[in-house]
Amino acid sequence: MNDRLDGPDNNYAWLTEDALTIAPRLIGWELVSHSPVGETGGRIIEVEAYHGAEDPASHAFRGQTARNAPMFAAGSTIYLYRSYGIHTCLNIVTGPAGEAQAVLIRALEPTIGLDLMAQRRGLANPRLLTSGPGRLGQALGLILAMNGTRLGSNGLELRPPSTPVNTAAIIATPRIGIRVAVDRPWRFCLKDLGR
DNA sequence: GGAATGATGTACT
DNA sequence: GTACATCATTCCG
Repeated sequence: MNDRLDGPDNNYAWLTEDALTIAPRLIGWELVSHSPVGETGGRIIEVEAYHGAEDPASHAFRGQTARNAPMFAAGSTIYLYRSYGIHTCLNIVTGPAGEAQAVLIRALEPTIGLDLMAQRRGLANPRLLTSGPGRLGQALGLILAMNGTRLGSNGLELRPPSTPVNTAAIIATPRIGIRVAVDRPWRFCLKDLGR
């Protein structure tokens, strides 16, 4: 694989900051997935922060295992896990190595390769292409073989917002689909999302 | 419209 | 065996 990490135009060093700082800042960035059959991607509109040992809802709460090991790597590492035996969900690890912080990418607004995403999903409805961590993983063609690799070296790329993001439109709410630590408003999404 | 349910890998009791 | 950072489908009102 490509061992070269952050080049001048491909610098992900800022991802070693805290997950709670980075999560809202990722809203509006474009996530792009390159593959032999084409390019797919979209604008990030919903994320959740998970915070290692302090966070009962985090996969890393009970320490390191074979599955969650990539979470313990340094920021910009990718942590992919299989959810409910079926779905492949994408996290961007943040913070310094060992802290096991990550940001779960929950939804995109589809922008690139809509046809290919619809084909991978087996559904054409644009609303259902990338709205949800499982859907998004399938639409982008994410596979567990990419687990533990780093942004920029694995076909995944993060592009800054093309137009400035209205930070006032980003709201924090409780995270979805968990039973513990539901009091922590660590889900960030765009206000005008409906949902 | 909403509730219930099946699919099924990994981790934990 | 049970719980899950889910989703599509099926049933019910």
